[in-house]
Amino acid sequence: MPERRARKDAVRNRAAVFAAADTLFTDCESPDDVTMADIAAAAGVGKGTLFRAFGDRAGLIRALYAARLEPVEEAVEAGPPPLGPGTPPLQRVPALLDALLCFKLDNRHLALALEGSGSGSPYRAAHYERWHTLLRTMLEGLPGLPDSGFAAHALLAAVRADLVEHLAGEERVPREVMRSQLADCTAAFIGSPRDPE
Amino acid sequence: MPERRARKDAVRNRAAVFAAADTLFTDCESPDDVTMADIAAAAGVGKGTLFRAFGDRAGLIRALYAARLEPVEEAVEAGPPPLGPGTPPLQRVPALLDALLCFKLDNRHLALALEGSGSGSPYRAAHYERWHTLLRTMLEGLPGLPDSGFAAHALLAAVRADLVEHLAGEERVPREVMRSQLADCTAAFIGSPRDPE
DNA sequence: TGTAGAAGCGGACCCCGGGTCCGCATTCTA
DNA sequence: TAGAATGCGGACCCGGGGTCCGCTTCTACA
Repeated sequence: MPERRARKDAVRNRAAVFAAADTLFTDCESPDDVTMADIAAAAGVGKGTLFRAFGDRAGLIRALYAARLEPVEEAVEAGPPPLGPGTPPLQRVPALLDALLCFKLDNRHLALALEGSGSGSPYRAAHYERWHTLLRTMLEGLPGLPDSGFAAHALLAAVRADLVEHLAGEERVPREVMRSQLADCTAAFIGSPRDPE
Repeated sequence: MPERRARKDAVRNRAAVFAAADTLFTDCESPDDVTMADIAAAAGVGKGTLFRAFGDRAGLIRALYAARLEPVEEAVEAGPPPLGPGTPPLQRVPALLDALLCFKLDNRHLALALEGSGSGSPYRAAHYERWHTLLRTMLEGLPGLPDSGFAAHALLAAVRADLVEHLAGEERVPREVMRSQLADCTAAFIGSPRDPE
């Protein structure tokens, strides 16, 4: 299989771009005052290199996002309860949403950049599809719930990046408050730990 | 009060731009392949006129959106039940969400353009604030519900333009199906017509 | 180690869309 | 009807994403 090994400088440059972009997005005010030229400059690299490595802006952002997301996916796929598999939905659904919320809080600009990346709706991203499928599957096991596909969409919509950003940034809702509010809402929806009167 | 009357040609042109933009957005594939130059051309007007009348692209979109939304606001503020005032929250909340869903279905591109308009998050729009306040107020009267502010955000997130667009466009969910799914979800959340066991 | 040629580099360049500007036309006021 | 004020419009600017191609650097093979 003639998949030739990548050249050393190529991997080095790719890594440099990756690191530069990561810090730039972390430190910026808003994701779209981080320009491709900025990234190239910060990485000490030409624009051509950058586009060769990642295709386009969206590709770069996806790559960064995926890298940051990896630990979460790991934890969901093979981690311990309550996130990992083998946990009953009543605990796992809130745990998943909480994890996503925390992730977006920790990676605000990146998530914002991804979800708002031009015309590409967030709903075409591969990882969205995965969360949605997982969530829907879990919801299906729950009694008294409506169409689980739509419900999964609705729950995921509650942790969308720009909403999270708005709450954290504009309304200055502290992290823990937000987490508990989300937990309460989730509980109200899937109807678990509200003690039955 | 020296607010001089606007010139005849000015109002005429403003109207022309308005109409042209409206049809363009309605007929387009995606809101961002309708360009400001296109609108000006379609209205038979120079770009300068267009920008003078509406400030910038976002302003124009807001104006269009507001015009389309007006009937809905009317119905909510002073219409008959279940949308109008004086309806108990248990019916009015679902009615409001349903109305919003229908609105977004009927004005997909416009809503998409508004919510995705560049850096401006949907959460800064004036009308969002109004829906949120109204919804929160209604939710406050309901028993067993968590923080109504967050809950209101979450419910509104379920009818966001790009989600609606995705469901209607990509997944080809028919209008009535979507409405009933939303209704079911709302019911599950505010906990109304699930008959108590 | 030398060398051929592929793989990659980089920044000048292009394109396109939002937004501005200013000389000219139109409309209001006296 | 003269003059001022207001508005018109399209040439123009700017900035960012994306491309291109002559040159450099690495690798494979001897």
